[in-house]
Amino acid sequence: MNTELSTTDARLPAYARLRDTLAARIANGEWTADQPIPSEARLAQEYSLSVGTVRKGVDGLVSEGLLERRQGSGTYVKAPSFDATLFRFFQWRDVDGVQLSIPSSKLILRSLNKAPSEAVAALGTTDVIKTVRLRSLSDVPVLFEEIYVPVSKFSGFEVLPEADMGPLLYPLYFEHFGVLVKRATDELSFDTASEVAASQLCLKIGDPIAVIRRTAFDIEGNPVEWRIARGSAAQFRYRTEIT
Amino acid sequence: MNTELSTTDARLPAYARLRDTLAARIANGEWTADQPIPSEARLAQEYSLSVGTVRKGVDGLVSEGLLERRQGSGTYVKAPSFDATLFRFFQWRDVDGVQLSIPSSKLILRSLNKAPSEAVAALGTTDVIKTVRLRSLSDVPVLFEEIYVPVSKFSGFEVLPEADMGPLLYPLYFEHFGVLVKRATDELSFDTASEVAASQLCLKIGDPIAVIRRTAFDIEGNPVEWRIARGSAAQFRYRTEIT
DNA sequence: TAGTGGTCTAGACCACCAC
DNA sequence: TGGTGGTCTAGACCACTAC
Repeated sequence: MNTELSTTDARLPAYARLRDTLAARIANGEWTADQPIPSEARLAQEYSLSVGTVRKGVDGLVSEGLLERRQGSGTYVKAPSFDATLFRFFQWRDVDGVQLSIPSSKLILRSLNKAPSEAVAALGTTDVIKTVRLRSLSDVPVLFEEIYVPVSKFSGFEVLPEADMGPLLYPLYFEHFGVLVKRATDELSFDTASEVAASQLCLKIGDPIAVIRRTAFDIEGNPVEWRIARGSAAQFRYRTEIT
Repeated sequence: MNTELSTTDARLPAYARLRDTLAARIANGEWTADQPIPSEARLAQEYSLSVGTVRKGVDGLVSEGLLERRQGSGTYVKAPSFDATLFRFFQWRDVDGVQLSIPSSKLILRSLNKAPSEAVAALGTTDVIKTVRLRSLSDVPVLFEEIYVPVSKFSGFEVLPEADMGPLLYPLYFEHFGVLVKRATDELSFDTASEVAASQLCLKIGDPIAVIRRTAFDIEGNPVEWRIARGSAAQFRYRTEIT
């Protein structure tokens, strides 16, 4: 058994090194979702720390959402909450604000590609894999997406069987490439439909459309995805929480 | 000196009662912004707690953004970050994404009023004060706002001298009514300009406009403001962070 | 009942800041 | 140099969970 506080910068306090060590063990799949990690007392013994220090380290991962405490039972690896706001891209609502289901997805294109300038600016590389999809609710196309991910982090994504791709990409990023999307920036604006967008979305050229540009970041703050999505402005609702 | 852990539910753990007690003392203005609160050792003595428990209580207020630690110096009451995302309503950017300044504000109407149905749904009362303003950048009108606040929390707001009202309302809510806006929900959609909106924003009737509906909540989670704002969709940019 | 996390104590030493 | 927050220890007792 490895009882060392590892690789991370030795100048960091013990609780931070424990936190990073545990994060690595989680990332390595040592404990899978809904499995308890060793008890705090056990970890304290393993790493020769006091329970208080272990608690502080675990606290960090709990507040990051990687772990979940259950009193009297244990501390569990949390299944990434891909159903949270972040992972919905945005929530389609009907005009009364009722939450609708996650749109289904139809893959239109996926290939190695040169990134457009905006994607280069966001990702810092021109070597990307481009994905184009059309998302629909009840067979009505609502959202036309172009998605760019860097080849360096997503090698092989372009040949991943289509069957493995559900409507949500972020769980897939995590399961296949170990990339955990932690944060994103959305920018909304307004435009009129180009010929391509109009034909995909069953609109007329020049119809008003909403445009969402998103840059997604992993847990270390590196950009891992840039996407631009377009939908008819008419039924568009974007909801966000500010704190 | 009051050395009691106060009013709050005695079943709560000590650190939570200390946290609430300190929050109350801050709200009472006992320590103003950029003033240090007593040291952790002093608080431990005052309330007959150990330093560790005091730290945990203070931690809560730090993570809520009410306090700020400065190592070697003390723990300070943080001036509410009214320049943060929340307090900008939304950020106007030019087409290159450059951050522009806070729009100036022209008051059009302010009066006791019956709330429209959407505001009632958000605020839970029909007794409100309605404010209508037009916000401009470089004398160009960009945003037409209707704002509703409950009379119960904002008694006298309708007669507050106009000179006291800057472009940002949330600092004013805090200074005059003790209401600290902590969280908000924005919902964006697109529409076309009505006659009123068009005339205020120098648009033509039917021009595309962006609509933002916001509900703001105080620190206890009570809704304290509902507003609806409209601006030309053409230059519209809304940026948000998702975590 | 045994084991877990939740709370709390009473210290210790360190890094940093202001005087 | 004295006081502050930052880290860490080695315990204690409690509430809760699972068996």
